[in-house]
Amino acid sequence: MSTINDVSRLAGVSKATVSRVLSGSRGVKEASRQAVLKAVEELNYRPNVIAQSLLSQSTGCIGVICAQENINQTTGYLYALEKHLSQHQKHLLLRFANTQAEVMSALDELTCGLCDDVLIIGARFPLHLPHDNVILVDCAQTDVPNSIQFDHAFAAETACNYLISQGRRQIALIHPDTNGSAERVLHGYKLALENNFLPFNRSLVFMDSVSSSVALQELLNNAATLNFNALLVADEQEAQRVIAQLQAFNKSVPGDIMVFSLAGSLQLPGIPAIPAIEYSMDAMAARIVSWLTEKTQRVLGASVLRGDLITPTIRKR
Amino acid sequence: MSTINDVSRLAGVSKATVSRVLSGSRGVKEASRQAVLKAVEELNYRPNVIAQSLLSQSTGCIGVICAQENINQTTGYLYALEKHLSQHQKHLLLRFANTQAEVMSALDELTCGLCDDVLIIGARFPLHLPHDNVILVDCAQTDVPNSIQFDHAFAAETACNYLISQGRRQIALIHPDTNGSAERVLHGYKLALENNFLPFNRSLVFMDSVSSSVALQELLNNAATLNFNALLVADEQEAQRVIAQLQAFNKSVPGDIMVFSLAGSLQLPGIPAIPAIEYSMDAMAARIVSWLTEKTQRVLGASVLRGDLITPTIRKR
DNA sequence: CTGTTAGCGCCTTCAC
DNA sequence: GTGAAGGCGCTAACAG
Repeated sequence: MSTINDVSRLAGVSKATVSRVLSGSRGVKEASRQAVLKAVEELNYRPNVIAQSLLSQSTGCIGVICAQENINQTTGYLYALEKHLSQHQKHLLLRFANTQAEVMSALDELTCGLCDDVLIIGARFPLHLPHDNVILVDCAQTDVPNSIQFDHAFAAETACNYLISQGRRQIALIHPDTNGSAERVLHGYKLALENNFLPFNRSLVFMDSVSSSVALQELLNNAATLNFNALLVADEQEAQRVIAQLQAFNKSVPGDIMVFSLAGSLQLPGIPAIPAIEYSMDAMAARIVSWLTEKTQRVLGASVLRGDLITPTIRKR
Repeated sequence: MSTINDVSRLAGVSKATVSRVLSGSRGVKEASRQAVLKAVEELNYRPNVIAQSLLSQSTGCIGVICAQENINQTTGYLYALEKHLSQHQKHLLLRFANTQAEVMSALDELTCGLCDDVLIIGARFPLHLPHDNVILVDCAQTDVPNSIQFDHAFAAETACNYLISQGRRQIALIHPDTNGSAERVLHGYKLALENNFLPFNRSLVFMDSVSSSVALQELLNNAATLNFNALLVADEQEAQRVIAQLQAFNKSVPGDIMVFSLAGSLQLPGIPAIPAIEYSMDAMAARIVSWLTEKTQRVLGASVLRGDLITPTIRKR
């Protein structure tokens, strides 16, 4: 790869002039400008970004540490993030990490000058963060200067209101507390019931069961007395599992039981479309990138992102 | 962030000694070694990798440009790649690109000193590659020094042999030519039929239909005369679509028709498990990383990766 | 064993 | 307008 020295030599000017032409390029005689451009072309010269980084003390690289359990969900994050980042001349450096130790070591490796900032996505464990240029997205920890959380209470409330509007007043809820979000979900659930003057039935709620399939089993075993006709689950994966289980018991979806996913909808052939809350990855990415570019106006507490209600009739796009 | 100068000053030694302690650390008096280590600890000093990169002319960054149509497939690639790369102290810089122009511009941005090498994954269009440190994975173009292709002929042959062994002798094939791989698939298909002394029936093969759902429709319309009892499709997504379509026509899977995916198996609740060819992302990543680390022994033509036969009885793990 | 020097490629003063 | 010099943080070669 040719350097600025090669160009300056070939063009018969000094390095400074070459630099001037390629950056601000104001106050350079047209003749030497042309000479530089010609030499650049000839040598196929492109400034070394590493040398520029050393000088500017910033690389334009954003580290993204994915700590999510459900790997398939990361694709959405990554695609949206990369799209927004590259629009701002920033690069996305990807790491996967499954444990706290892995996250910390990844963080160490990325913050030695390589990355200007780091995002941690979906960590379900507490993190001790010495750095101030770390942003947490959908993580269990919320008491951090920069973090984005999904508004789980709002999602649950919206879900219940929708289900009730569809004539479903016996709403079961299965939501293992992977995230620390269960409490918020329950809050939204109760709030919606209250606002609709519906009683809260403890036996319809399963938040700490080891397996959600066992929870559904319990619901089905007591179906006669419980008489539930809607089921709130944590995400699309759960929804799919649950639908299969319901169908195995000859319960039709949504005829007998309407299944609602609190995160991500289900749009697969051969599986009934279900209502769901969907979080716009695009909105999230936009917010993050704006934090990254305008460092000043970061939030102090957690920033909250609300999801959209998607119903089988209101199809996406 | 503190620099090597801060450390040398605090430790009362020269920069060189600090550097020596932190790298080779041989031939340093124990006393000064301790002093350096103490200063490093105190200042929480870590060498700036960018400065090191400038000197060594390598960043340890590998650019990965994903040009796949099916975004969901990329997760597998990325996870396996990142795992292997980070084991070798290499970083994965991610870009998505949908068109030839986007790939080229991404390539430009990454090869200005930022990335040591670049991988392009799943590009379905021809690429003009001036760089010699670019590796193509599962791309349409094969006439490039470094590329990995999946052995589609082998996959189709294996698939047919398996289906025949299961008593399915009327094997339909739906495989739109997205990849330039259709020809190879057909070759493997024919080969297996030949070796099993079965006739080749042209009307069972659909490789250029606009929509594969139309192709299946044709097959179903002529089911009475064609009498097909197995169906080869390109990937798991297709398989899922096709299964739904078959079930809508009251064809049972695999009872009436055994569906086989030529790339990626289907392991979802509520959907019948099907036989498939699966490519080990891990094996692929390992091969790529070995190319990256031992630059000498690169292949000249395309390197070919064969997939594993996964059947519903031989479950993964 | 250790300090000094030079230079990786670039940009930014500061003189001319 | 333009060139020379200095320095970003680090390591390697060369002296001591």
